[in-house]
Amino acid sequence: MLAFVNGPTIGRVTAETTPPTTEPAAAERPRKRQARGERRIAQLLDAAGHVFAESGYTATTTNAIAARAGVSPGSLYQYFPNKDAIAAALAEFYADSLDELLAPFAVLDPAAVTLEEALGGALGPIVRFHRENPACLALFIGGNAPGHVMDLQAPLMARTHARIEALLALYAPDLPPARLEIGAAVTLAAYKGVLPLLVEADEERVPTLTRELGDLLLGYFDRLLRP
Amino acid sequence: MLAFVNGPTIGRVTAETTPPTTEPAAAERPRKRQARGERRIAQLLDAAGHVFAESGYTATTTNAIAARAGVSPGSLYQYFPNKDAIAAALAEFYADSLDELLAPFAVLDPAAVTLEEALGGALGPIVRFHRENPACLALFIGGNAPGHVMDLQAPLMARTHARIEALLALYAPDLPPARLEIGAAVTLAAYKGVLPLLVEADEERVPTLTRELGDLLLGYFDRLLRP
DNA sequence: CGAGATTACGAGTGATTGCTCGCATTCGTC
DNA sequence: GACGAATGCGAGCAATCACTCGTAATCTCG
Repeated sequence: MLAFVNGPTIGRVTAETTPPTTEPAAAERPRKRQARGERRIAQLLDAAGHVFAESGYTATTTNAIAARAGVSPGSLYQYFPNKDAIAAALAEFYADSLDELLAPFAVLDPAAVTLEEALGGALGPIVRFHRENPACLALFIGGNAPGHVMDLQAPLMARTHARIEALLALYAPDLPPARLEIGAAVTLAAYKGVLPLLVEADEERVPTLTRELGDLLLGYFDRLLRP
Repeated sequence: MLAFVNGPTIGRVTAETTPPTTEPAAAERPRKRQARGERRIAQLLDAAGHVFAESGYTATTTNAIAARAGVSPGSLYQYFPNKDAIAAALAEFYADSLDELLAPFAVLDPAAVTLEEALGGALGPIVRFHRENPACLALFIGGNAPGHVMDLQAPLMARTHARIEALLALYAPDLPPARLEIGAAVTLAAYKGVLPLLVEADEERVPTLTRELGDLLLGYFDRLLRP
C-alpha cells in the first residue's frame, strides 16, 4: 500500500506554461505549494487508488475519496479541479511507473537472452506492480470508466503495444509487418485478460499463475514464429 | 441488430413461484401479459443492449433506454422493477444463448475430432454472437458495472469454466486436477481478454483474428499438455 | 357494447453527487 | 510578531437520475 506516495511530480495538474509576456489576464499564477500540500496530494491519490479499485470510477464519489484521505471535500478540490483530474493524475503515475519498470527490457540481445528468459524476468515485476496498485487495472485496463477516462491510458497502451511488437521483431526478424502487428495486439489483449486473475489471486498462487501467463504467451509466440 | 427480439421468455422478471396455500398477502398475482407487452419488452431489451454497449452500465440512464425504445420512462417501469432487472434479463438471455451455442461441443470424441477442429468450430459462432450482442461483453465480461450486476453472469462463467475444464480433461486424461483447474482459468481469462479485439475489429479482420485467438489457446494447450 | 385489466404517458419527487464559497487556521518569510 | 499566501473546512447549491403516480388510451372477452 501507499505505493505511490512521494511519486514524481504527482498532482501537478494545472497547466505549467508560464506566459513570458506581461501578466496573465486572471487566475493563472503558478501557485506555490507547501510540503503539507504535497503530502495531502499523496494522501488523496492513495485514497483515490483504494476507492477506485473497490468501486470503479463512476461509482466512486469524490466525497468518499476525501473521507478516506481524512480530508474535507473542499480540500480535495483545492488540489484537483475535478474528478477526472484525479484519475488523470493516477494514470500519469501508473504510466510512468510501468515505463520505468519495463525500460530494462527495451534493449535485449536475442543471442544472449532467450524469449523465455526475457518474459520470465519482465512478468514478475509487472505482476507485483499490479497487485500493489489494483486501481490501475480497475480503472484503465478493465473496461470500466467513461471513454474520456479510458483515453488517459491510450498512450501507455500504444507504447506497450510498440514494445511488444519490437520484442517480437527482435526474435522473428522475417515476420511480415502485418502479422507482427496482429501478434502484438493479441499478446497485449491476452495479457490484459489474465492480469485480473493474478491481481485477485492469493499470494501463494502468484508464482504458479505468473508461470502460466508466461506459458500462454510463449505458446502463442511458438505458433506465431514457426508455422 | 435486434438479435434477441422474440428470445425465449425474456422479461419474465418477477418471481414465478405461485404459492399453493391460500392467497398471497398482496401484489403477487402472475400478471397476464398481452402481445403488445411482449413486444415492448423486446424493444426495451434491444434498446438497453445498445445503450449499455455504448455507455456502460452506470453511465446508462433508464430514461435513455426508454427514449431509445421510443417509450416513456413510466412504461419501462411497468415491465422492469428497476435498472438492475434490465441487466438481469439481458444476462439471462445471453447466458441461454451461449449455452445453446456451445451445447454441440459438450459431447466430443477425442479420437474423431482434434482439439484444433473443436476450437475452430466453436470460436466462429461465439465471436459472431459477441459481435451481434456487444452489450454482453460491455456489461458482464468487461469488468464494468457494480458487483451485484457482475454477479449476474457468475453462473455462466462457472459453467464456461467447467466446460473448458471438461474439454481439457478429455484431451489430456492424465493431467493432474489442480493443473486442469488452472489451465481452464487461464484459458478463460485469455479468451475474455481477446474478445474485445474481435468485437471492435472491422468485419474483414474477423477471420484472421479468430484464427489468431485459436492459435493463442492452442499454443497454450500445447504447453499445458506436453511439458 | 361494456366492464375490467393492461398498456402508455410524462411531469414530478426524493435522493445522490460533483463541486463551490465564505471563512477560519496554519505556514513561510521578514 | 506580523503579514500575505497557502491550507483546511463543511454546509450547501445545482444538476442528474432512478423511480412514482395520477390519468388516459387501448385491449380482451363475455
